Amino acid sequence: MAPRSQSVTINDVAREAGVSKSSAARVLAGRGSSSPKTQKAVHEAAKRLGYRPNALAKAMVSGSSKTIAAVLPDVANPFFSAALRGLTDAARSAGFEVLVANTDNDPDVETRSIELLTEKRVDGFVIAPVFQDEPDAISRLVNDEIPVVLLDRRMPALADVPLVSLDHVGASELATESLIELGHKRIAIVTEAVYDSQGVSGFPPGIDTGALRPSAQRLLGYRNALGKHGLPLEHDLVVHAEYTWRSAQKAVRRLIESGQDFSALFCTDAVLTAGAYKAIVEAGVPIPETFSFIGFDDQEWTTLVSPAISVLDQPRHALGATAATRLLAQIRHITANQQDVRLPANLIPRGTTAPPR
Amino acid sequence: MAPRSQSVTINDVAREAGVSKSSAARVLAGRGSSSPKTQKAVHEAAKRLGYRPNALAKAMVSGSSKTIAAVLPDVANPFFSAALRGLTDAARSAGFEVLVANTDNDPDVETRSIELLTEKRVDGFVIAPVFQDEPDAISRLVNDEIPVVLLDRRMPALADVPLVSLDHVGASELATESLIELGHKRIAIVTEAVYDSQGVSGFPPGIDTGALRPSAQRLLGYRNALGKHGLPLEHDLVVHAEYTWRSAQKAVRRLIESGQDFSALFCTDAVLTAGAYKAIVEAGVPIPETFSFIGFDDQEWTTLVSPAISVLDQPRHALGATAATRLLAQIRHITANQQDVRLPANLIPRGTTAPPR
DNA sequence: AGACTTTCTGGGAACGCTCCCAAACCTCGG
DNA sequence: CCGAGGTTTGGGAGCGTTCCCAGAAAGTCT
Repeated sequence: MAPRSQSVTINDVAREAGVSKSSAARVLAGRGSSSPKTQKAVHEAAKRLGYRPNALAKAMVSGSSKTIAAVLPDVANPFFSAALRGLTDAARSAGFEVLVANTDNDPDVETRSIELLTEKRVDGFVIAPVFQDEPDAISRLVNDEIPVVLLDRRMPALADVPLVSLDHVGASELATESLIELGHKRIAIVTEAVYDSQGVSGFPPGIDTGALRPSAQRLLGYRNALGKHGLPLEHDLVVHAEYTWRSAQKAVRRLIESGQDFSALFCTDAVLTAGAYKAIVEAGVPIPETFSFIGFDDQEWTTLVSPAISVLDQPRHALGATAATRLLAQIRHITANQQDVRLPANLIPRGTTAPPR
Repeated sequence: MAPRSQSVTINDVAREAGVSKSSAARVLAGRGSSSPKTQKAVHEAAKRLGYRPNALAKAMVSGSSKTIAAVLPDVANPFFSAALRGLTDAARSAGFEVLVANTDNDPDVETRSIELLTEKRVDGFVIAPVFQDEPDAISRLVNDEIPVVLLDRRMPALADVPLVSLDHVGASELATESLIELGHKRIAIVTEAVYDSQGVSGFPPGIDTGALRPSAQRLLGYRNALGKHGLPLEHDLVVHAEYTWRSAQKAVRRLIESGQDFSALFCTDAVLTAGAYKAIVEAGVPIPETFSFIGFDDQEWTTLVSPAISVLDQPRHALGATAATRLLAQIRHITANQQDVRLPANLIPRGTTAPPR
């Protein structure tokens, strides 16, 4: 009824109800004690005036803005948009709002975003950090005791910041083993990880895998699975590609044309999967007849093509939701266990996997 | 150097610089006048203390939070995630942050989100509204003179709220005409629009197309194009589907099996395109030999399959960016022309369109 | 009925900032 | 060397809340 234009404050409500500001505040906040009469008067006044509390003022005194920040490389990327969705869902159900920022994997943008968001006094951050040696902005956050949860990746310098990510190693093992169990012995892998410099066989036993880039972890899982089954890791079957569609396409085309002997191909990332698939289609080799194929991420198109592609599905929504949940626990000072969380991938066998011929 | 933990305020800076709060505020804000000496002292003190302004307090007195809200059905949907990206890009470059909310096309969730965000005192809203007869929450916003820009869709009750959307009618015309120019005369269309109730031929000449649902507008464009070229609109070629993958798949399967005579198929939405494509693949009919095919939205997978699919590309990023730009203009009181903006679609001919045989 | 609890109420400070305004300080020309 | 006119400065109110605390009102028990 009352389309009061400019903001009506708690003072207006108090006046209208004929009580003091404090009393009005008390009943509106449902805290402290107040007589039934006062409560009624205040509630009615509030409704009559169309009172809407000012969250800014509230945040100002309470010190909590009921807002969390999501700092991601790119919300238009399906992985991050799904994670963001999970994040907002979890945040929302806890009464929090989320502020997003894209970094495009640019350290400066990341730093600037974090600063800006800090000024907005967000209660915490979920960050899928840009890879860099010295993530100062993030360290500063931790230093200032602002809750932070890392999503998907972490670098060595941030060893003690909790991480929520896919169990990259396990995921890769899962896919590789499923292929091995089908009888495959020569399994090729498409990876972004720089194979030469890190040397696949060069992962020391006790290494903190959490600090490796996801791509390296996935490569590691592949190696583990092979090793576990006594299969050799053939360097020629480790296909390196840049993190683009085209690069993967080219690399896989080369692999196919090289006449290498392999009976299965596993892609360690969604982007690489797309490129690899395109190369396969172009080459006109029938799959799974020629070789089996496992893609990464349950992208919509993988079920559209024929045969539908077998994939390793990443629980993207859950990753975001879990990150948010963890962050919220930290915010509530429930000195939550700062343990990392690694969610398992789910293998979805479809039409592109079969025993070798 | 100084990792001062809890917030250092402008008072701390003033004290450290040996000046008054007002002076410090003046130089920090770069407003008013101050002697070079004071400026130097204040800046140094600020740096030494690691001063970070409190945006909340600032917003509180200035009345502007430098934040805009994006209320979208689902950020995990590629269309909206791309639009959100455009939105944040535009906002960011104007010094604004964006708060996101998902509605899942639920009116109650939308209402609640808008209320919550209003309490947070966002400076404006970009909303892709849930379809409903009485979008009260949005009307209230407009009433309270909070800037709002609608994205992608609008309903009759919001006639005077500026809209940024695709030129749905023109897009559809473009696709249909391109098919006609190739020589096609019997063009089928897959649409979510309820054909019977609105009666394709039942769009009155002077109708406010902006208030129609996008699907209806796209259907209208199809009709227009046919009419313009003297082609009849055959009811049997208007294939209705629910807004799901499977529904479209079923509908197109039925169309193909029906033996209907048609030489081209146009899908009016990304989801429908996926379902239709799946039906085509399943049926094993070769395209464009059997019939030409135009999909909606330049989804990644449309270039992955073979032949690559010809599509009508929607400038999703630009839609979001334009919406944000418009909103910001409105926020700055540059009583911007409240005109709607309709961006054109771009036809990308690929391998699935050819002259009929 | 008086003393003592318990419940309820309103005043006022505080959160960190901006902005108004009057006081203090300069700089000059006469 | 004084005052006009300009620049620089600091005090203080105010933004809309919350919260502490002292005092008023109401209830309880000998």
